[in-house]
Amino acid sequence: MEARSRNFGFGFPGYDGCFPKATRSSRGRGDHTMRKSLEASDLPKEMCFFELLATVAGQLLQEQDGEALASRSLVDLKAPKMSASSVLASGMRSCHAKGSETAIKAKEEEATEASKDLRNRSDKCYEPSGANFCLHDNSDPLHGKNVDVKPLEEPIKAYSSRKRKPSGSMSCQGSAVVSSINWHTKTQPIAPRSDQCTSKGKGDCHEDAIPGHSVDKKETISWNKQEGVVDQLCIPQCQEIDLLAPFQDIESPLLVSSGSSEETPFSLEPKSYSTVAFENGQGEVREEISSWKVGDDDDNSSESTVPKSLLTKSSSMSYNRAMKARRCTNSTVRRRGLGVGSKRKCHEMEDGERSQNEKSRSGKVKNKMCKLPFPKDDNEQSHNLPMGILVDDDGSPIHCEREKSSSVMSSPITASPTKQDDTNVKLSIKSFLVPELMVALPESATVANLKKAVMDAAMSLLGGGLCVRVLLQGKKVTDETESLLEAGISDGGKLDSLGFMLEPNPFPASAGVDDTFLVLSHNANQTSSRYPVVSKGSEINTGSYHVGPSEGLLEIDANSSGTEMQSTTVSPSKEDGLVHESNGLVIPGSCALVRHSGQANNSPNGLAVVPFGPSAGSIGINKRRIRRPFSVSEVEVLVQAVEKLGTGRWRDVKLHAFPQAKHRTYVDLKDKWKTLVHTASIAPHQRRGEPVPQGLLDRVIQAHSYWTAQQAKQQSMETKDSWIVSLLTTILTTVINWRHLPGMEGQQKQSIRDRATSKSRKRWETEDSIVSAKRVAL
DNA sequence: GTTAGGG
DNA sequence: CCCTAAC
Repeated sequence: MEARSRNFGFGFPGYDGCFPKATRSSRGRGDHTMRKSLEASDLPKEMCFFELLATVAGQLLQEQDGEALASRSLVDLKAPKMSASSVLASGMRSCHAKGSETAIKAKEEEATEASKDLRNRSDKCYEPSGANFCLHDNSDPLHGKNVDVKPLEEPIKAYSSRKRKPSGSMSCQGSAVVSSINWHTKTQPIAPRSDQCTSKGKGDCHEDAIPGHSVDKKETISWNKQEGVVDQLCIPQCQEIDLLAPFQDIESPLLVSSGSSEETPFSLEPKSYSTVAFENGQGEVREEISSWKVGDDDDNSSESTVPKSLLTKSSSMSYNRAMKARRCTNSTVRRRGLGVGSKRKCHEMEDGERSQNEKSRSGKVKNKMCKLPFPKDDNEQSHNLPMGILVDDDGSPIHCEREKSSSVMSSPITASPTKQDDTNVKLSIKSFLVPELMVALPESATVANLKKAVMDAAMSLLGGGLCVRVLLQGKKVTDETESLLEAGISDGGKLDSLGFMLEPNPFPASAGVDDTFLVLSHNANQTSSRYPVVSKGSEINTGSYHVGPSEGLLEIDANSSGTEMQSTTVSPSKEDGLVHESNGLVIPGSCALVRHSGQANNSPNGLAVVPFGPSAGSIGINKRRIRRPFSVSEVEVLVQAVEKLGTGRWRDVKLHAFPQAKHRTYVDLKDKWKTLVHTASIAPHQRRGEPVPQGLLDRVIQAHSYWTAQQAKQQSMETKDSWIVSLLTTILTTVINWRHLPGMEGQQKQSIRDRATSKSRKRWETEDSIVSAKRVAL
């Protein structure tokens, strides 16, 4: 509560003369005190005197409540103070103040039209609150068709596509269709996805027994009509996800055959693993797709080894370095595949955040998010893997030029503005890393053994099912109903801070896969017969296994926890010739212990796909959110909401004004209001950032003053309430004590009673005068 | 989970 | 925008 301001002003636009309900503090403590007082009044009934007091007290309290209720009843949030179009127009004026008059006019007309049309739109936010302001998403509400401020005199009926929780934002302005890449195992289909991943398009990816641990099995992964490329078992050096729409009904399987029939545990012939081909529905190899595989010349051939495909170059290098170091020092060596690179990258991102923003703003392409009304039907039999789709407004797919750079650790995700449209978010994923793996094997083991061990570890991981986690600025994006734009995954956002993390599927056999995860492969039943992954904190595998009959132990630490960002790194410590593992596994000290780590020490579980995060090369460290300055239109909406709801009800403000803007939390709104108040109080030349129209700032001042006054008033009332309660309690307590005072003369009792009464009355009167004085002051 | 406030 | 205390 900002009690500092005593500059009380009234009569700002939108102010309806009352505040809707008590502040949190009053709702909480006040009521609590009240309850206490009422409880305290639970006294012997034979005390007529007390009953009288209690009755009076009750009446007093009721009177108070009645006042409050009457006051609250005056609040009519549903009565629009400003029509949507007027809000829009006003916002536009401020937003496009520098634009031409005609442009403004056109926008206004468009907005008016749009507001008229609001109820007929199925992709608009359903706002049940009745507030007459609403910012649906983070798109500028004043931009064209994205009419975000709308009248809500009555709830806009949600259409079928909106039959989901209001938080889901599926607004799609264009006819864009998001296709998805569908994966499932033939033997064990992936549970139908229940989120936006499903689409009407049927694209099935058949995976004939992804070689979880069994290298003998042939793996056939297919997906349909994907434009993206998953290089080599989804661990590409350079992978670009492009999203195509609309769905076609052809199957364009990506074939990844693992044709190895090797039986020898430690002899891995990589060639036998990766046979990747893209086919269309007719079985023809799609040249187009292979042509996408630029930048991974070294790895995209069918001769690429699986380990190589599973480990990025850097991780492989670190792996090798680790081995090397191990030989030299005979100690555990940890390598972080992404350490330096990601660190540098992160710094670049931090430093370049603004420039990036500016770049994209000035940039040629302004993206507009298209989100598809994916059926949430769990019965949808296509197990879709949404990879996102880039489409034009007309739904035609966008083809982007593949970057020719083959730099492994270059910016893993790049925005590739290729078309003059406002629709698409184009991502290029350049590398994945496998999760942190730990392999322990005897020094006598051969390199082939090591390769095999790593292979099995990776396969075990894959066998358990992998999920894709989307990270933004190091933070997991958990709400999959968020649009890319809302999530900040747009050209306007920080695409270079976007990351993908593979992590073991926490629900490998579950039918209802967590919406948060995208299952890349799913053959949970395919447990390793020999070398399951030791996966800490994971439900996938928890055992440790011997490698071979007499080869010592192979331990693979997938370092995987389905959800925790916290590292579950098992740091094997050698003591007395033994390596104690946290699971209780004891590894003979003679084992060479190689820790393969694609991450920094406190890396999240699973594997980082993209190096990002500012420090330590860890994606888990950079938890700071992207700075997304409020636009003038957002400020407008915020101001209006606060005018209506007041300060101190930020959750309501959020729900009413920014229901769909996931990136605007009520804390953000509160902070923004704070800065707005501050901004309004300083000289214009001291202000920074996008200038807020003075008119808005004036409203901020007015609203702030008013609500501050209201809160002070409310507090006074509460204080008075508390004094009433205190008075009654004192009186009643005194009475009780008085009645039970043994051997006291009636005159003495009367004296005590008189004193108590007069004392209480004095306190009451004193407090009353204070309240009155405050009221006058207000 | 919300709110308020400092940083 | 983050963090924390208080509720």
